[in-house]
Amino acid sequence: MTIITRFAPSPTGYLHIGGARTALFNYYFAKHNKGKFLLRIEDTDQERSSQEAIDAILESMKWLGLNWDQDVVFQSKCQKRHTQIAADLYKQGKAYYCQCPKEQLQEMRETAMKEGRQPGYDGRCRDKGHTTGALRLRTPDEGSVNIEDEIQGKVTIQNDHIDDMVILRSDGTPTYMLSVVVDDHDMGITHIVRGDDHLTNAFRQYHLYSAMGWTMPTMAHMPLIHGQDGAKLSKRHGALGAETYRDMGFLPEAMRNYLLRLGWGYGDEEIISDARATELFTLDRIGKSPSRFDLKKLEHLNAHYIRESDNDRLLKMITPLMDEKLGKSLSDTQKSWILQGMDGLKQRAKTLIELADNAAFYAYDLPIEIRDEKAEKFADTESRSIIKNLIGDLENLNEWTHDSLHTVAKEYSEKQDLKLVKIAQPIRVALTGTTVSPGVFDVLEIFGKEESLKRLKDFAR
RNA sequence: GUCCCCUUCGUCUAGUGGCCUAGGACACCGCCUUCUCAAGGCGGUAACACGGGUUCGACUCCCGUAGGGGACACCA
Repeated sequence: MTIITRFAPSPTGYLHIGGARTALFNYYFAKHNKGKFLLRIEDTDQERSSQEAIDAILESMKWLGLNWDQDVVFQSKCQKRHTQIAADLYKQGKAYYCQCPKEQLQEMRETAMKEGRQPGYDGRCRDKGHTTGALRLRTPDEGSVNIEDEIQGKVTIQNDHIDDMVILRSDGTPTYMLSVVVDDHDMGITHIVRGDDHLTNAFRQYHLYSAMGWTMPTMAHMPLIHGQDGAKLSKRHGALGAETYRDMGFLPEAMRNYLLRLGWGYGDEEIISDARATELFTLDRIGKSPSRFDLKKLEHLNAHYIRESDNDRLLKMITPLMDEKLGKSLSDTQKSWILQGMDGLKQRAKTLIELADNAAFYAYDLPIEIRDEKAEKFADTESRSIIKNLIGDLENLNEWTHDSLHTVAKEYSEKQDLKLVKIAQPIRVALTGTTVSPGVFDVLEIFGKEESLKRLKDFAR
């Protein structure tokens, strides 16, 4: 049997981090089983759905590399089928119309709660024979439902805790409960992997499956991601959109690795490639307790993937960031400096933003602005005179390489009985305007004799 | 309130009755390396919520307690 999973977001906003993880788990699970991963947009609520949200979700999915199989299914386009199913259920007497007004339903819930009962509809319209109103599914009052959940294990709920749910609103439109079940069935979904906030829905949906005579897909309800306060992460509760992380300078592969490890583990493995994840991902390794989002760990992973990343790719990614930051376009020379310096830059950045910031000095114009107080300390008269004295030696240098430059500085320091720092730091400040950068001799070599002396002379004057 | 679920270092987790004096990773601290900052190497602080069972033996199984979370719409 081909395993088919789906991710089914409702387009009421961006793709938040919890949704992204759900999609990722579905994706890896499908890939692991050489199955299919489908995408369905649950846009039945026309009021709350928007094209912008759909676009944002699709874009985030693509950015994360969560490539779905086949065409996107739009739930709104399946409405006819949903109402047809509802009509069949009504004809078979498995559903009935209810005309209770909203206030009355509200009252029912409140009194039930007050009396310590499970709140819900009491089924009073079951045999009234209405032919209009909201269509409700007749569910059994006795017995219980068992679900063998791949993550939660065996979960049982008594049927008297499940009320007759509405499957068709009084305006004739299908509800989510109906639509998911029909669509999942029609799409041939074999495994539903979703947040455990849907766990109780599974039981209600079970009754729909059985009313239709369909077999329910295998269920897997994964624990949610919590915020720092321990409460469910949601759009209005600290969950950021995937594109926010992109804008913060995170790499999609870092994102995937981090999200994968949030709630899933395989021994001591931390750095897990896509191929490895596909090879290893099984549902039984998903933990049962909720986890919290930890930005520090994401940053650590991101730094790792930046270091592993190809220099050309990194340059391409930071170029627009730098153009914006500097208010000008990078010249070809500057790009080539940055590219040559990338090995030194990329091991010092946790995000692409940092990488762009750290690379900026390659594109500075003269005079180099002293950026901070620490740098000021190495821009005093003593430092400037050291540089002035050094310039002579450098001008006579034929071979402009890291090693030869290092030698010149070292010999000078020994001659003057100075620590190398006393020379290296002023050079760094002259070149970059700060006290933090990749190795100065590397930077000197990359700039070449001409640019280096230009910056040093300007500093020493 | 009712039902369901959860509980190992601050965080993510390994652990499926003896391998656990509880392992790894992030964060934190120290040392080494060193032209700065990183990276890297070495080391350190730090956890089985609690109480009962079961068992020769429990982080692992059972039952309670406490704490946390989720769900209870003509939203999805």
